[in-house]
Amino acid sequence: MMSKPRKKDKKGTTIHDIARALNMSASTVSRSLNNHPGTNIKTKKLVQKTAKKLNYNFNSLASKLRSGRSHTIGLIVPRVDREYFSDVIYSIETYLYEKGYHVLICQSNESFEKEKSSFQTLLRNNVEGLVISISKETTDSPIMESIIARGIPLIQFDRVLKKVRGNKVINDNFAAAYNAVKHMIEQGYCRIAHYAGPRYINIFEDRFLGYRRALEDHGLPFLPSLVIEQGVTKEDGEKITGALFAKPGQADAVFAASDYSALGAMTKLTDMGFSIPHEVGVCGYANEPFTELFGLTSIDQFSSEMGKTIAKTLIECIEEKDAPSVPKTITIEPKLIARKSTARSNG
Amino acid sequence: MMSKPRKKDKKGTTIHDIARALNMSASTVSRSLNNHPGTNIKTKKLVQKTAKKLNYNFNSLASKLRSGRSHTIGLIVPRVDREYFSDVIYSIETYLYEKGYHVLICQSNESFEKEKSSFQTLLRNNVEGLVISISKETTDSPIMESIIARGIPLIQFDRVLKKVRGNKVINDNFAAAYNAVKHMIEQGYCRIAHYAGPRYINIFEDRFLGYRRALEDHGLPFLPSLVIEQGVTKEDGEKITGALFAKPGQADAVFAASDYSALGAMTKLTDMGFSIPHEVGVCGYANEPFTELFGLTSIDQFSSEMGKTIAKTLIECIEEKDAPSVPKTITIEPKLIARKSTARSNG
DNA sequence: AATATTAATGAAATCGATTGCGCAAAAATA
DNA sequence: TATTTTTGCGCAATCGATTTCATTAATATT
Repeated sequence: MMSKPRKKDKKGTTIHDIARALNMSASTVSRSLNNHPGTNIKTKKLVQKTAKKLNYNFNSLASKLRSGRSHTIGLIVPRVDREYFSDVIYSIETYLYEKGYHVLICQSNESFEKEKSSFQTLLRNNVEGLVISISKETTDSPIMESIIARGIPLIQFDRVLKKVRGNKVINDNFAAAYNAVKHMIEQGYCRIAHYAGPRYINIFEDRFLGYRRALEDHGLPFLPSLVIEQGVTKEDGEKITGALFAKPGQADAVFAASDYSALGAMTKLTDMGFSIPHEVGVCGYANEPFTELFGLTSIDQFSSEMGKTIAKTLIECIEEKDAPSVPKTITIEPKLIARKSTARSNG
Repeated sequence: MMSKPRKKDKKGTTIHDIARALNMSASTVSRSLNNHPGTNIKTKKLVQKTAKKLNYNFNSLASKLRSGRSHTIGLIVPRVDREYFSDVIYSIETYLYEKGYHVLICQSNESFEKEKSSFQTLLRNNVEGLVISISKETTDSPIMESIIARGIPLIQFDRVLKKVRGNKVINDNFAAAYNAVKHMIEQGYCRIAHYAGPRYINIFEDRFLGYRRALEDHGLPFLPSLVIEQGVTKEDGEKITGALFAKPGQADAVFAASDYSALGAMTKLTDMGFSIPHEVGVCGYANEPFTELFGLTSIDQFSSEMGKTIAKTLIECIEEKDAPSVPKTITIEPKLIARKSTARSNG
C-alpha cells in the first residue's frame, strides 16, 4: 500500500496546488494564468511566478472539456508521403500553428473505410474543423455530409467530391491542362497523346477535359485512341509509350496527367531512340522535384499557397461560426513550367 | 434569448441522454458502451442500440481527462515534406493506428525554439509518448531530459542527441558510409572526395568517420583537402565539384553525404565533360526516389522499417510502463544500392 | 459622511465520462 | 426455506480548468 498524504505521486501540479500554495481560490489562479481582465496585476504576476516555480503543467484536456474549444483541426489525406500532400500539410500546419491551432493528421491510405474511421477518430478528438482530400475509393460520403450538416467547418481540397455542398479549395485542372496542351501545340506538336488518370476522380476528369478542349480550340482532331487511361505511374508511362510509339507517326507528343508517367515516357522514348523535344515532346503534371532535374515541362500547383488558403479559410469558418456563410469554392490557377522537354521551336 | 428547455442545442448526445432515455444510470451506460464485465449482456445490447439511435457522440476529452489515458503520441520532425521523414511518419502512423493510438505531428522547422514549443504543445495535449528527430540547431535539450525524467516514454530517431540518455532508433551511418566507400574502392576509385554535412550533427559525423575508416582500412591516404563540409544541397554539390575537378587528377570519385549534393556533382561533372562512372564515380546518401531515375548509387535507410521499429518500441514503453526499462538504442543497418554511377569495373 | 461604482476575489456548478463502493435482487447452495 | 454467493446496477466522487454569480473591499460620486 502507498502512503496517503502525498498527492497522486505521478500527476503534476494543478491550479489547485497553486491556489493552495498561495492561499487563494482556483478561480483566481485560472484567471491570472489566462490573463483575464478584472484581475489584479500583482496577483497575476504572483500566480504566474508561482506556477513556474511549482512547475505547473497546464492540462489542456480539462480546459478543452470545460471551454468546449479544442484548438485542434483534423486533416485527412490519402498519404502523407506524397510530395504534393506533404507540402500542403507543411503549409497548413505552419499557418495554423501561428494562429494557435494544431493539427491532427490522418491518412486514408486511399481506402474509403479508413477515411471514414479517420473522420470518426478526429470527431472524437473534438476537432474544431476538418480538411480533407478524398481517397481514390470515395465516391460518396454520408459522413462528410453529416459533418457539414452539424455545422462543423469542413474544407475539401484538391481531390474533392463535387456533389457534396461545402467549402472547397481546388486547382483549376482544366485550365492547367488546357494551357499545357496549348503550349505544346504552339511548339508545333500536333498529335498529342494523353496519359490519363481514372476519370471518376475529378482532377483527372478535368485534366482530360482541358486537354480535349485545347485540341478542339486549335483545330486539332480529338482521337480517343490517343487517350490512355491507366497512365499515372512510371511503369504505366513506359508501357504505354512502348506500345504507342512502336508504330511511327501515331503521336508526336505526350501530355501526361502525372509527372511519373511523363518520366516513364521520357525514359522509354530515349531508350527507343527518339529525341526529346525535337521528335517528341513530353509534359507532366504536378511539378515534382525531379521534373526540374530532368528538364521536364510540368505544371506547378502552388502547394504552399494552397495550404495557406485552406488554413485561412478554415480559420475564418471557425472564428466566425455565428455567421454560417455560403459554401465557397476557391480555385487556384496552376502554372505551366515550360522546360526543355517541350522546347521544340527553339530547342 | 433562447428557449430554456432544450439542451445546449449545439452539443451532441451524451451518456446522460442515453441514461435518461433508458431510465438507467450513466454508469451503466458507460459500462455497457465499454463492454465492461459485470454488465448484463441484454443491457449492453440495448444501450448500444440506443446509442446508435440517438446518434451518440463519444467525447474523448472527458474520457481522457477522467481515465488519464490519451491514446495519443506526439511526433516532432524537422519537416514533414522531406521524403525520408514523410516515409517514417507514414509508417509510424500506420502502425500506431492499428494499435488504437493516433499521432500529433509537429514540425520544428529546423528551429530549436519551435522544437521546444512543440514539446510543450504536445505535453499539454497529454501525449502518452513522444518521438523526435532533432532540429539542426539542437545541441542540447533540457526539456527532453526533463521529459525522460518525468517518465514519459520518448524515442529519438535518426538525428539524435547522443548525450541524452534514452531510447534511440538510429541508422548505422558509419557502417553505411564505410560500405559505400569500400564499394567505390573495389570499383577502382582511389581518390575519393567526401561532400559532408555539418559535423555537429551525429549522422554527418558518422558518415564522415565511416568514410575515413574505409580509406584507412584499404591503405588509401586520408586527405583533409578532399573533405568539403558544406556539401548537402544540389547547389553545394555543383559548386564544390566545379572547384574540385577544375584541376585534373585531384579526385576520381565523390562520396556525398546527401543525394542532393551527389546529384549536383553528377550534373556538373557531365557539364564539364567527365564521363560517369568511367572517369569519375559518384555515390549519394538516402536513396531518394530520383536516385533510381539517374542511376545514382546511394544508400537506402529503410524508412518504413525504421518507422515500425520506432512505433513498436514506443508502444512497449507505454504499455509496460510499470517496468521502467533500461534505455535502448536500436541501430538499423542501411543498405548500399549500387547503381550505374559507380559501376566502373564492368560499366 | 453616505451612497453609488468599480475592482478583485471566492464558492460552486459545470464540461462528460469513469470508477470504487455499496446495495439489492437473483441465483446457487445448504 | 434459510443462507450464501453472484450478478447487475446506482450513487457520488473524480479528473482539472473554466465561468457565472455573488460578495467584499476599495474607490468615486454627490
